[in-house]
Amino acid sequence: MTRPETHDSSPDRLRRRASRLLSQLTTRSDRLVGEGLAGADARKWHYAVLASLADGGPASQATLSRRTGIYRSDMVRVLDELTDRRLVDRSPDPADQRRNIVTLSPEGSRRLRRLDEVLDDVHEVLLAPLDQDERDQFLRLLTRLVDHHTEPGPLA
Amino acid sequence: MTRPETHDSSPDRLRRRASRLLSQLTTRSDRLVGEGLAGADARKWHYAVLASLADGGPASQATLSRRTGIYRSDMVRVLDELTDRRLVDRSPDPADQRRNIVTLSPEGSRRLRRLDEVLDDVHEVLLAPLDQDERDQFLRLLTRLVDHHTEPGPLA
DNA sequence: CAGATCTCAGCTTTACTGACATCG
DNA sequence: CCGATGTCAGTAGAGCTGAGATCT
Repeated sequence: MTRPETHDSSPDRLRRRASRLLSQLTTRSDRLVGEGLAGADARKWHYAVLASLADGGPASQATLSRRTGIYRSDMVRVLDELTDRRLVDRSPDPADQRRNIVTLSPEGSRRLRRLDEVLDDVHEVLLAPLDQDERDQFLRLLTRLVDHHTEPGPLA
Repeated sequence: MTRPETHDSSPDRLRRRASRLLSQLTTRSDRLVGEGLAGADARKWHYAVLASLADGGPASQATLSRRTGIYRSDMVRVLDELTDRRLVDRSPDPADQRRNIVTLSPEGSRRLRRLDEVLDDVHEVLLAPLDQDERDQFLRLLTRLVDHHTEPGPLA
C-alpha cells in the first residue's frame, strides 16, 4: 500500500497533522486533569512537585525546577501554595545559604497518593478508546518523542 | 477496579503520565509550528482557516468556526488578518444577510501550499525519531483519541 | 419571539523573560 | 568577578465568556 500520499489535495488535511491532533488532545487532557485536580484542591504543578519530591527526594528549588520543567520564577508561587497547605516544608540549606531545601511532609505524601488516584481516573477517561496494548504503544511512542526533544533546554 | 496497579512506588511517575507527556510534546510542537509559520507571516489559525476553505469550500464564519474549532469571537480577528493579506475574501451572503461568505483567493491557495511545505518540514523535525510505520501508528492512535473526545462540543 | 450570526470587550491561565539582591 | 539561587514584576498568546446588534 504504499502510504496514501500524505497531503496534497486530500479531503481533510487538518485531521492528519500530528501537531493539530496533539494540541486538540492536549487541550482536552489539560482540562480533564485541571478539573480532576481542582476537585482535590490542587493544580497540575502541585502534582509535579509532590511527585518529584517523592520520586527524587528533597531538593532545592532550582533542582526541582529542572526536574519538573517549571520555571524558577513560577516555582516560587507553587511552593508558596504547597507550604500554605502544609504539604511540603521549605527551609534554608545550612550548607549553602542561597538554597532552600524542599521536603515532602507526611501530609504531602498522603495528598500525593490521593492525587495519583485522581489522575488514574482521569487517564482512564482520556485513554478510554484504547486497549491496554495500545495504551502501552502510545506511551512508548510519546516517550520517545519527548525524550528526543528534551535536551539541555535552558529553563531560565 | 482491578486496575493494573500502575504507579505506587514507581521511580518516576512523572514520566509515565500520558497527560504530562502530551503537554510536554505539545508545548514543543506548538513552538515549532509557531516559529515555522511566523517565518511565513502566518499563525496556526491562519493555516486552519485556509486549509478548511480549501478542503471544505467557501463557508460562513460560524461554519468555519465549527470546522476549525476556533471560537466565533476569535474568528473575526483571524479573518481580519487574512483579508488584510488578501488571502481570503469576506463578503455578505445575499441569501442570508446575517452571514458573511468567506472564500479562498488564488493568492490564498498559493499561500496554503507554501504553509503546507513549512508544516511538512516542521513535522519532519517533530516526528524525527519515528520511522514511517511508527508515525502511522502514532497518527492512528491520536486520531482515535481525538475522535472519541470530539462530541457536539459547544463552541460558543 | 426564538434562534443564528457577527462583532466587541474583557477575563484567566500558561509559558516565558528580565531584572535584582544574595551568596559560593 | 562569575555564576547559581530565590524572588518579584511583567509580557504575550490562547482559550474562553458575555453581551449587544442584526437578521431569519
